[in-house]
Amino acid sequence: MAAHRPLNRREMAAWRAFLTAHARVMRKLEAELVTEEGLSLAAYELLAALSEMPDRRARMSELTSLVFLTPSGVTRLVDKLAGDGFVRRERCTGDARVVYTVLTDQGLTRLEEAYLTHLRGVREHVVDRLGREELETVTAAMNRLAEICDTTLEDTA
Amino acid sequence: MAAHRPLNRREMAAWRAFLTAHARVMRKLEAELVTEEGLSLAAYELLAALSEMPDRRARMSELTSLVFLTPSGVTRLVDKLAGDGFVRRERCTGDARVVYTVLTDQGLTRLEEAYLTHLRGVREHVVDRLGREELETVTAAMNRLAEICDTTLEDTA
DNA sequence: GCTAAATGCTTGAGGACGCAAGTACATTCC
DNA sequence: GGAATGTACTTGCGTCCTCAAGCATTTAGC
Repeated sequence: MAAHRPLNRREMAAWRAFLTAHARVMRKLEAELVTEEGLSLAAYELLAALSEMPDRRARMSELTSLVFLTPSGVTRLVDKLAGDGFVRRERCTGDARVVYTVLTDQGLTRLEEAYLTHLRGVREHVVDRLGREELETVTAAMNRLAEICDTTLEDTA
Repeated sequence: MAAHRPLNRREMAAWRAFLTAHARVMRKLEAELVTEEGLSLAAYELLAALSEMPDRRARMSELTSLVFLTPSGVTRLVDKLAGDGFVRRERCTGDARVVYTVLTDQGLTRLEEAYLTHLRGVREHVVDRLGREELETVTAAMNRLAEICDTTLEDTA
């Protein structure tokens, strides 16, 4: 299945559409969230991830897989959010290497304020633009891309 | 159509899948291109865009819409690529404000070398993972997202 | 034709992020 | 039980990118 065959028109269109859609949607959502709520998308995602964890807490390594950052990125983002009082670090009693990040009440409030803005953005720019069938197909396709890149990463890394 | 209704499971799955797929695919492609060819994805995209323009040249403002960067990002990327000799600036005789960026022979060679790596990556991690039907549906969906965010941008900006 | 506004690009300043190296702790294996 | 290895996070450094402001040039309005 000649892996070197150039992309045909259809394939090229799909690839470009994927890139363009992501770039535009993310820029828009980020801009809205920053101007209306003073929160970056990454910060929002991190707070949201914490809010759904038991005890509103998670280890750094857990956050790494939920937010789309490397470990060092998570460390710095948590630094920043801790400085804002939205999050607090706690050492793990069992294993002194691990650090828990806990969502503070202030952080939860902040998240709740930002939630509506973000929800509206995601609905308006993404979810509500897709029909039921499309939603299913896109989800299946995207999940396949994510899975495969995941396993391939292990090979290379 | 209550814009404030929380995302249901299906909608949330689609949104997360989109984010995850993009993050993983891009990281993988970028890593492959950088380690195997010493070229960032942005640099590749810019060279590729130029190679398809008449006379292998384009104005900065044209590049801005093709690559996914702001004007200042394009200026800096072109600076870098010009330093590497892959690209050359030329002033426009008609309008002294505009600057053309021209792909040099060296740049074309570099692009041709990187092409196979990039093509293989896009096939392996994206295009060849999707069936014909999926490809069509995804393209349609992504184009709709891109269009809409485009028009909405004008409203806000 | 001269000022005012618009256009096209660049620059300065600052922030975000990744990689690779570093630190601290835990576990494994003689 | 002590060295070697592994794990969890952090830090130093460099890169890239954006926003806002700045130039230079062109176009519009009068």
